[in-house]
Amino acid sequence: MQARGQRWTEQRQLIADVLAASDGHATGAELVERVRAADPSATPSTVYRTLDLLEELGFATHHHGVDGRETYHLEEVVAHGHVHCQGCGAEVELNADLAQPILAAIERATGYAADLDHLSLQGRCPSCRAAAAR
Amino acid sequence: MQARGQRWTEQRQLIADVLAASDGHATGAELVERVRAADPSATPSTVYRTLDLLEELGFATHHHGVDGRETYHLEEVVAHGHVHCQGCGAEVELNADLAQPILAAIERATGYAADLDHLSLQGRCPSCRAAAAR
DNA sequence: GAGTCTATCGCAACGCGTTGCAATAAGCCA
DNA sequence: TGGCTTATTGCAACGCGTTGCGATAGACTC
Repeated sequence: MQARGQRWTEQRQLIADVLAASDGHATGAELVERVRAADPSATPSTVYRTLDLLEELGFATHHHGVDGRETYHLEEVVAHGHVHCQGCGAEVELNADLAQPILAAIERATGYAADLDHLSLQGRCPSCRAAAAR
Repeated sequence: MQARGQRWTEQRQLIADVLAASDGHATGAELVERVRAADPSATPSTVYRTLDLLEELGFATHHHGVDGRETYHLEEVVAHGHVHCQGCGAEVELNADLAQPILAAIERATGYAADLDHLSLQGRCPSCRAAAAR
């Protein structure tokens, strides 16, 4: 598997385990903290480099949240986007079915095949819209 | 205008001027650099705080680019989104006309009224898609 | 103009993420 | 097992952006 020059080390195993254990989403800082809890000798640079590697190998993905911070998750998790409410901070996930018409609209408008994993929208949720209308 | 507690200072004028002069987009760091070129006594914290204020007052907006860095622009610029190609790095803008069907699809799928200014998509442009298909 | 209130500024420190470089250790071959 | 190559690690420093705090200075009242 890593017979393409890469080496599999204990630290990488640990980082992959931590990522697997934090099902759903985790920010880079959270992952660093958890990895360091399990192995205090690990450093942030190692964690981030390993996350990049995992992403390169297709085992993980990351996207940027509303505040620009990074969020990582395992690739096994179904690809999905996020919609964040600027009013109340609520965040809903967008699965492939829901997102499909959106992606289709993007392709019609731009010709681009948008990446669902990097789809991170902001707007106002229905209840905040109703509150604003009043 | 700022008779609501706020004060209008030379520095703020300068920062607004710099933002106006950098028509289109500018990252936070770029703006800081330009402001400091005009007034070396200005500090990053002041620049960022002023940008926040300008945004609060509705004169500017910012969104997070592909790499999580911030990009600011004047509100006068027509609201628009961005689509970034993960293959070649090309970036196209999405004006209100093009984006309208996308926003409509988002609303149908989620009930959210998405904010065009914060619409930052990633995907593959037509030519990269064609290259990948080969 | 003097005095008071408080918004703004500069400074210093922090947090997250990235990068360069030297030291370490994994994998490979004999 | 011993020796070699080089991927990986730890460390230190940096860049961008944010925050807290004391000092400054704008605006308002008298």
